[in-house]
Amino acid sequence: MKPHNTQKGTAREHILAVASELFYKQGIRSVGVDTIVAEAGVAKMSFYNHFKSKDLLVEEYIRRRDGWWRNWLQTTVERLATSPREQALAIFDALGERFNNPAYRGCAFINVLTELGNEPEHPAYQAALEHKQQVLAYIQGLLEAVGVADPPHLARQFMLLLDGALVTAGREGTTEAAGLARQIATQLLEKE
Amino acid sequence: MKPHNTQKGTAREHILAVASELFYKQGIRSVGVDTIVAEAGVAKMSFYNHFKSKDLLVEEYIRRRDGWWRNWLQTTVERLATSPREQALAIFDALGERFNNPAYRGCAFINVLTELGNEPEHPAYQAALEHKQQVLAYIQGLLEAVGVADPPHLARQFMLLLDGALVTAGREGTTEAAGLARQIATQLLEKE
DNA sequence: AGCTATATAGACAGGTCTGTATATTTAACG
DNA sequence: CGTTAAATATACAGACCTGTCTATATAGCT
Repeated sequence: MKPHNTQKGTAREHILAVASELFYKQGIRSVGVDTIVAEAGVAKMSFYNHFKSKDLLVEEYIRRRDGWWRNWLQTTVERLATSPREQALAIFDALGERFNNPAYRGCAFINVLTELGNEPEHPAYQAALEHKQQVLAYIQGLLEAVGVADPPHLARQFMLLLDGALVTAGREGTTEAAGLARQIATQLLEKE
Repeated sequence: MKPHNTQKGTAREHILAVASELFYKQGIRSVGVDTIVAEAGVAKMSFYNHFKSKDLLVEEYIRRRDGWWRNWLQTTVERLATSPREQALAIFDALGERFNNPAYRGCAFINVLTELGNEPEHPAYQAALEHKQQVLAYIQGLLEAVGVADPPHLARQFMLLLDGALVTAGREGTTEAAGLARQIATQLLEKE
């Protein structure tokens, strides 16, 4: 939409940013290349000059969002809490902040896994799976710092709470799911 | 595929059954009318003679599955347990049986809500929302029979566990998520 | 047997999608 | 100023989609 800079790589970033917003808001199958180029204010050939195909653009959308999301989570957790135990619970406080955004439309990674459920060979499908693995690893690290008895097991339980909260919040459009999950997680930690 | 009976309504049921299987397996957007009629072994005009549009077929797919799913859940819960407390936990044992099916491809209702995320006015979208409300009401009824302090609140927590387990199992293709959720639910009930 | 309702195959209209081709204009730079 | 590289608008190919139309065939029923 904005006249993009002519600096090297700026147009590409602009297209990626516009596409990412559309993909998250409307779903990757509902957004066509024509819509992306129109919204980005570039010619179609410019798009295909920067991206080999729409599938690879979607993959990059997911990989970028993975990096952004996990960085956001870690940063927010460290901002909200200091002790390991409080940090583990702060995961759900972070979610609460996220759900507060009226533009929240569910978990982009779960959404892509669902939309691409019939083509798991799609590069974005694999990228989304890897994202969930990375988040699990991060949570497990937090729980190891807490010193719980079985970090891998509890991490999987936390991950289930996280996915449940993401889906619930996407459906209800409210922030309540974060509080529900946080209460449950608190009880799991108290049990230790 | 099978030559359908000529009894009144049988062809319609056959088409609906074939379409439902395809919709669940591949997603509603990936399955076109041509594929449905080819797989069902009927002519395209026969399809449109029985269904006004694909959108309404999808709605019926969801409403039928809602009825089937909740009946399955209630039946299975009553088969697995008798006391209210055990029945509430048996929800997750039932899930375990479901996840055992290699054809499990995630929660059909969550999948449709995601696939239709950009057109919430779609009749199937509303039907899927109503399904989740009905399941919540059923769980709340079970917890009221248990006699917990705050049935609506605990029911929402159980629902979050259920959705989390459905999503996790769909992603991992294993049955473990049911056990994880069940353990958490057990702790929530012990707390009472 | 003959009438009627329905099922059939297949073409087709009008729209969408991804990706490519072409021909023109713009911008950078020596 | 003049050359070169990149962005532009536009058209198009080929595939797919939903829904309609037509003309033929089949089945049940009296």
